[in-house]
Amino acid sequence: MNKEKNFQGYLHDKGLKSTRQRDDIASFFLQQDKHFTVEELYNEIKKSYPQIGYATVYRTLKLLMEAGLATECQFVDGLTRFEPVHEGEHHDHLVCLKCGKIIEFENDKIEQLQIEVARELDFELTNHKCVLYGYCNKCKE
Amino acid sequence: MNKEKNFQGYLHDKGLKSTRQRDDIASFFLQQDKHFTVEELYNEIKKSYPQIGYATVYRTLKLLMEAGLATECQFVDGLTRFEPVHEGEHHDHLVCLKCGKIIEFENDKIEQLQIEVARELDFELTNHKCVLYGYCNKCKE
DNA sequence: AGCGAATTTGATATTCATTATCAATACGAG
DNA sequence: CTCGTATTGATAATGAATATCAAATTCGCT
Repeated sequence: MNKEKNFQGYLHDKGLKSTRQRDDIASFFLQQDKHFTVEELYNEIKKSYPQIGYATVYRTLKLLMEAGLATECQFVDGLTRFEPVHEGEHHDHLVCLKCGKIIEFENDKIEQLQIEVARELDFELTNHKCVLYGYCNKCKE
Repeated sequence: MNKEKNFQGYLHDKGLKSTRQRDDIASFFLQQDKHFTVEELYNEIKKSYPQIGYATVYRTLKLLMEAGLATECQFVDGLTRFEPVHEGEHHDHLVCLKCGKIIEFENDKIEQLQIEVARELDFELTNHKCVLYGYCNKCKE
């Protein structure tokens, strides 16, 4: 698992320690392919490490973000969701306002245009978030 | 002011009342051309109506959203910002991660591509948000 | 113009996600 | 193995947003 190695490397470089809790959270989270609320992740980790505390989940997610291995998204409910970053890939989201379903999509042309916009406005772009809201095929009745 | 009329119309259609507070908030807010946090708006309204309460500002913003005259944006700090919707126009945001500056931009090609993406995935699109993060010309050193 | 039912206001309490605190514990360099 | 330091987890604290409720305001109606 390359990404887990990255995380270990990040910890080491920063003089931080590798712990059972961090390793469990990272190895589970980084293998996933979807978003998690903190609560969802907490419940998953509890299965392999029942003593885990909420604070540790929050803290580890923050570390994963700093290491560039996780991103944060805010959709329609107030909840913050986290998802693992998969190398070289970037996707955006389509959110159904009725059923809450979240679909991912990738569009290189949009990515490219965003880079151009940033260059025109003299910004050094680091990342972006693009969310489309609407009604999915089932909910648009 | 067309939009203020729209707001009056919205209130009336819903059987809601027009009040000094709502009118003050709407007429100030809808004439602006930038985002406001609730606190910023509260402080502005206080100038013309010192007795205004926070709850009323929250409630009126919610009404303006329902009426389609305001949108909500979440950038980098945890704060929710609101901005007036100007007819026919849509813009997205570029946020400097260092100084927090927020620049607006408009790009029809991106808009167009988003519509296509939604159509391909069989979504009925209502709106979208696109935020680019990076460093502005001053902060990229 | 004024009445009265119904809505609105604003002060305050409450909720809920996230962060801070801190004593006890675990890590890992030497 | 030891010891200094980082980490954990239970809990308290924070802060934005919402709910509550008595008092005030609005507006259709006479």
